[in-house]
Amino acid sequence: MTTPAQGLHSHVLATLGLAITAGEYPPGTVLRTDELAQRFDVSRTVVREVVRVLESMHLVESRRRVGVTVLPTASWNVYDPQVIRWRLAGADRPRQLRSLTVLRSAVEPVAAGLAAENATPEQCRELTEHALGMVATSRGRRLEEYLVHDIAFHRVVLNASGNEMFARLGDVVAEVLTGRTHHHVMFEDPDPAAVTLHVQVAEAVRERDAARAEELTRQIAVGALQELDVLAP
Amino acid sequence: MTTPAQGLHSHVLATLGLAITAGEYPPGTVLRTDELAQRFDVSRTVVREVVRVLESMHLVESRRRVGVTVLPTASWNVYDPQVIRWRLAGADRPRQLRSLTVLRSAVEPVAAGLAAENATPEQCRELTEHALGMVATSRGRRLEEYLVHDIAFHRVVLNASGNEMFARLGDVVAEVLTGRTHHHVMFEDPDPAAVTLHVQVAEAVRERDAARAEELTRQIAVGALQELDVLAP
DNA sequence: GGGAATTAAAAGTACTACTTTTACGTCACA
DNA sequence: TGTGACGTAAAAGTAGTACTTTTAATTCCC
Repeated sequence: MTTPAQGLHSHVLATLGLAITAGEYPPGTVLRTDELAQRFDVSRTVVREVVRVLESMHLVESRRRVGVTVLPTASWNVYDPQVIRWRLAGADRPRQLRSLTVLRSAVEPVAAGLAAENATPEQCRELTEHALGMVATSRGRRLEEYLVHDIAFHRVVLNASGNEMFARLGDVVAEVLTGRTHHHVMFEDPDPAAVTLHVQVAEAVRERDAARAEELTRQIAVGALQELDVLAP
Repeated sequence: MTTPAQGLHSHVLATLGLAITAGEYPPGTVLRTDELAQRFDVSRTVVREVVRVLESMHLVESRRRVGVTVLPTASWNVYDPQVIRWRLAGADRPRQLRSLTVLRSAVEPVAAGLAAENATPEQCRELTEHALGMVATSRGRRLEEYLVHDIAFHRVVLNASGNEMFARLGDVVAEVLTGRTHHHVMFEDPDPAAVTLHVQVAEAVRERDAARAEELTRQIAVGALQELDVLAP
């Protein structure tokens, strides 16, 4: 139904995970493993493995004599890329997009500052390359190409920061940018001001100007937030 | 050996997860499920469930005809609280503590700013209470009590920010503070300057002064980073 | 009416048999 | 000698069954 998937496990996991994160089962809902096995037409073995994974994401809790209980949103591992993807695919994408964008606005400026201090020449080169790529594709309905450069740019910044936790947010940023592009304004061209800012960040990093890189990235973030305010409830 | 644990699954998971995050199995190491079953003296069923969870954390990858391969650090879900706990318990605690503290320094100031805008009266009260608690326990070898207030304080700030992603970092902050306290300087009293700053943050939030709350929290973060620089390689 | 004993429901565990994928080695052919 | 088709076996994946353990809920006794 949702994903063909190779392997029963993946299929059941994707379906259940999506359903839970979409709020189809309100917190407190109790599922039984045999029931699930029957519903998905797989063995209890498969269901149990899926439940264990869901449990490790704190989406559900499994207790003897009770069953598998759906947990409230507050306990979910919302940093799990899988969970993020499910939620962005589901109903509360707007809320999720906003939370993540605020997170970005906190993290990316600091990451850019560190990148200015730690970026390798190679990373500087990549940064410039992608910034120019953004310029080149910022007009004429080339949003898909633009998106690729945008994602790559931010990923390089996060990696260049030298901080592992920042680096691992690359996937999150990618999901946010992709979701944003594929959701609203696919037809319009990106904000020219933002494009310029990216070029300037690349410059600042190349010139090892941490304060400037941080400030410019902060401006990008503010812009993204404002854009979201305009286009979302 | 590590945890008695209730349930074979938890035990095997804890042992294996800890071993992998500790680097006992270099990336590329291949484990076989039957072998693991034998080693832990449990059924393959249990091992498979554990592997599935480990796989969802991107610590390992399971492929047919090959086995269970340990993945490089770069692909681990480093935001998974479980993974964080394992890593903090292991060998590279210093590195980990630094990464997490940098993350905090990026996130918490922004969270504090938002908290000043969104905190409920109840949350303001709690904030003040814990800040005063920190003051009260900041002298006379009462580090354990101090820690409780410190953790609670930061948790309230993160929750009060109203941002879900920030809120979920409460556990991470708790782990960092706990690790920090239980590692170095158990015997010394906390930095008085930091204590004062916490009181002031509570004040700023209560007075809805977002800019001040943000700035003060930034100072706390800077202090924490400096402290780490002094006490760690 | 409250607390102890009983029951049964559901997850947890084990084991066994079978299927599916796929790395690797073999062999034929160019 | 190199290259591609092919076969084989190793390991994970799946299924099903039987049994154990925990524990919520009911019953029953005082």
